[in-house]
Amino acid sequence: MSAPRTARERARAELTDEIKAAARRQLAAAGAESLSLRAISRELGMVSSALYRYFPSRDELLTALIIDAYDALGAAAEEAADREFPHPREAWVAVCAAVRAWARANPHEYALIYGSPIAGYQAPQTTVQPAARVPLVLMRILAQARGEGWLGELDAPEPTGRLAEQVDVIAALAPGVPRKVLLRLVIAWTQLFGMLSFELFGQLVGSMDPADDFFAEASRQMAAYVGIS
Amino acid sequence: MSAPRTARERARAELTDEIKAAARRQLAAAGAESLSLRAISRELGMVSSALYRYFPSRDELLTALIIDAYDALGAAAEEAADREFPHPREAWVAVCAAVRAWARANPHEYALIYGSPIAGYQAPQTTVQPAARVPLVLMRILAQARGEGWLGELDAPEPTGRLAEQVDVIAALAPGVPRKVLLRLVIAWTQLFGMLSFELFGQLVGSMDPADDFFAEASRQMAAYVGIS
DNA sequence: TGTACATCAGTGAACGCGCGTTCACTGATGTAC
DNA sequence: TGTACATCAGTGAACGCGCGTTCACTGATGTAC
Repeated sequence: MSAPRTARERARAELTDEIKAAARRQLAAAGAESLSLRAISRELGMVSSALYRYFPSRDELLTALIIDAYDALGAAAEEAADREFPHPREAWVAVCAAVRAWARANPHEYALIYGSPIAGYQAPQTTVQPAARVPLVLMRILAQARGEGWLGELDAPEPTGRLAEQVDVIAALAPGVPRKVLLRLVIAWTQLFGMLSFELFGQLVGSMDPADDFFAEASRQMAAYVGIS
Repeated sequence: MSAPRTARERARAELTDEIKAAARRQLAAAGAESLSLRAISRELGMVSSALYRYFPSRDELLTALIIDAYDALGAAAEEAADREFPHPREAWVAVCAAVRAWARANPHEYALIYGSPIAGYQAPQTTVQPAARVPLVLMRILAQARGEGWLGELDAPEPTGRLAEQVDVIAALAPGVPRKVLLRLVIAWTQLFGMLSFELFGQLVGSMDPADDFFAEASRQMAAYVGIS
């Protein structure tokens, strides 16, 4: 996206953002499933057909919201990782905390990307790269930990067969990190979002809610689990 | 629910089931958000207002579906746990596999209970007990493992402060199981459903999909993680 | 066993509301000469 | 710098469709005597 040159281009960029902002507000009120172009246009004081100048369909608007959400979450995680830490364990915990903070601040966008699939909507390829930002940050921490000698030996079996092949696909992105560490990284990644989904979707009510202490301790244990010592 | 005595009661019970079955089919086609009483009535060849003899509102129907889903999943987990195993590790892995099998066979019911909250719907207290069945099965395995001497020492910090209090609430249900084991059990519980949500909601596409080997290895590691040795 | 009455299931019309998308159009902004 | 033309944003009406819930009603099933 190049910088807008004309007044028309500037106005277009601004209105595009306003539409997305209104859509995000809608999301909070009614959920992704019932995101309504008409409601958005009403909120912006336009006629509903005008939105078609900006998004060719409801699905395209959804895609834009999904990509924005992944990007915002990814940026939050990267920013946390880019700070200075005395030990990679702290970097790991900080990234987990940043992911959680974003999720709690934007629960409906979280649900949009990590919740139930939207009926009748198929995410296009363009969402794949933004979706990979958080796992890439986690991999970077591991690769750095290894470089600085903080990666201990794991008491875990070496992946074999198809599992080894699947791990190898990832291994290309974190050179030098052992396969069994990478497998545990994937496990920890699902763990992280499993906790968040449970917290945000209400499954922890009655046990670990509020989840601050639980989440903090779990992410510390996760760092140890992936071999950061 | 007592056994139906009159023909009217029998017909009522049957139609109630048929309505729920049609609703489940609807769920698969359109998602919980847009579950439509009119579509259900159309499928059953009734007039839409007739459904109100069976469920006083759409939300009550949703609640019935949610409870049925938790119960079906809970029953699957309990059945797996009730088989004979030479070692509690196998019981643990079998329960995880049973939970996954149910989820994969009923992805839309899974999304109904573990996916995004439904906009405008508040789950009533009656869903709490059915929702607890799976975690209770996991706790029972741990308690049995401890009784049979299969629970090893964990290299993990003792929970303190509010976290300890939260763990203690659970501890009442698994007498004798150490607090740090129970904390890890909760972590493993979120892990289990984190993996399933990622698999079913498409987050593993491009890495661990198909997830059979990944899931099997992860649940084996989980058993060790909670101290079954 | 038969009758009178109460209960309940299902009908059909209506209320008041929502939606995504298309299309011919007006009027403003931008561009090339 | 001024003019002619092309591009684009936004309008308003329309199409064809959906929804949950209420209400007065008919006719069948169940119950008490």
